[in-house]
Amino acid sequence: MTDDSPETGFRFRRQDRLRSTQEFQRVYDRRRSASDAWLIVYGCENGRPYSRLGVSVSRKYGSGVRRNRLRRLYREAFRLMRPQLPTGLDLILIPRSPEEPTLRQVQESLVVLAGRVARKLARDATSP
RNA sequence: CAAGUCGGCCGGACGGUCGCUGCCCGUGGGCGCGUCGGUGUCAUGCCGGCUGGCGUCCCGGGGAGAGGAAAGUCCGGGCUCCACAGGACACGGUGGUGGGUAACGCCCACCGUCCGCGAGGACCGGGAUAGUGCAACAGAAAGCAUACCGCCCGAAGUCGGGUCGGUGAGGCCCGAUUUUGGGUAAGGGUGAAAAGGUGGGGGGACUUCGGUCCCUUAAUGUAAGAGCCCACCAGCAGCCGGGUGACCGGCUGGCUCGGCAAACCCCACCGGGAGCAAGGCCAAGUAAGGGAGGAGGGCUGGUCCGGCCCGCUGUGAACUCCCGGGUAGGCCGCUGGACCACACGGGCAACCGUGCGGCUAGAUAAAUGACCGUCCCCAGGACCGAUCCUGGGACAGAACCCGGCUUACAGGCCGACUCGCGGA
RNA sequence: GCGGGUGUAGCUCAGUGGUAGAGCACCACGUUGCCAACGUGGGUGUCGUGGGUUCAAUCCCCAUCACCCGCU
Repeated sequence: MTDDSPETGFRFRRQDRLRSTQEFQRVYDRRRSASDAWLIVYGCENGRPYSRLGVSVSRKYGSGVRRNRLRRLYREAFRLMRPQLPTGLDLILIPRSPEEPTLRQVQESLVVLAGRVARKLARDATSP
């Protein structure tokens, strides 16, 4: 099986994304999140040796082009920041404001917020 | 040169690094499966062949990858399914004429009305009798062109004045007013609109001031005053001519009330319904249940007829509703088409025909991207200028596919034409 | 993809081819030493936007914008 092999390098393929309602619902039901001015990040352990990404951008953040732009920024930030992110998590990114951030801002926010979510999850594991 | 009208086109360019999704290629690799042969074991196996089998993932290489509106979903089709789709009503849509087209509410040409000095632009059926209805306020009247006010003539009454008479009764005249009969052809401030509009209807003599006669003119009447008369324009009807047609032109004639159907409606034509979540296949998996209604039920949305399908005296079916339970994975449809470019021919044009060449996205928590550099364009600043610095580069993202319409849009390019000014 | 609805005063809503209303809120005055309550008076308006039909449009027609809802 090569599907579960941890990806090295800056790849971002289809199996690295959350793709079904059940997967999204599992992350939301875990109820662990962190946020700043740009992003809301939900997280949940996925039992795999790598992390996966889900993106949720609703219509209130603008037209189709604007929402596509946000999704692409999030995917690009996840792709480039993967070595600095915790592994074995499913992450969902939700925009916090309809303003369009720069790629650099998303990268910094993602690393900080993902680390915060990982610590919350670890605390749950040690003292349930 | 300046102002403007119409039509068409583009919608950042190049390079580098890191990525995403299909497609094609490979004696590349992993896993799973089929089949044939060989071999081995008690058994699971192992090796090789099958265009180097099939599927899937990875690796390497090649090539492709958002729009003119992909948008709004306002129309029209293709395609797919439905128990063939027939008729009547209802409902909805369209509306100058002739073409184009698969079709259209679209496009082209022409007709008419209105706007513009002009190039050009905007709009659209009929109801000069099929019917019903509406028109606030104002106004005499807004369907009876008739009534009303007013004006004129007459009659009667009342009052006042004058006069005759005897300062009487009463009569006559004048004026005001009321009622009434008749005439009416000035006028009635209004209003969006009141039986179309504009202009004209001469001169002389006599006169008892009513008129008579003469001349002239296209052209006068009443007791009085006129849309009465005449001319032209508009409109209408008839005839003639032109045009496939909408319609246009000419001649003649009578003087000839409307507005709104984007109010109901009438007329002609069109419309079966649903939509790729259509529809088909595979895999997985729960229940094969409970309750209520039920002799009829269903076939796109309405009614009726016709047609078709299921069921029909039952342990209670078809079907409808409610409760309970399960799945929401994969494949096909899925991109090659009323397609695009060029040339020639036909047509005023929309468009059509022929030839040659080309292949141009197929995603599905949904790809088509991110960053950097150089150049281009715009704005601001420094500067005489070359140049430099800063900021910005629109509207917007395919979801079965086409033809249109509408709406949004930084900046730019091309062509044709019109008006004005200047010069030769 | 298909279908439906709404937009009127600061707010919640009426309305109809003829110069647009109700309640609450608001403002001014009166009352009070002051406030509230009360009384009197008053408007609050490009009827979402732009065209068209009509003598006249919030109403009818077309386009457009924003919002809401339903089915699959």
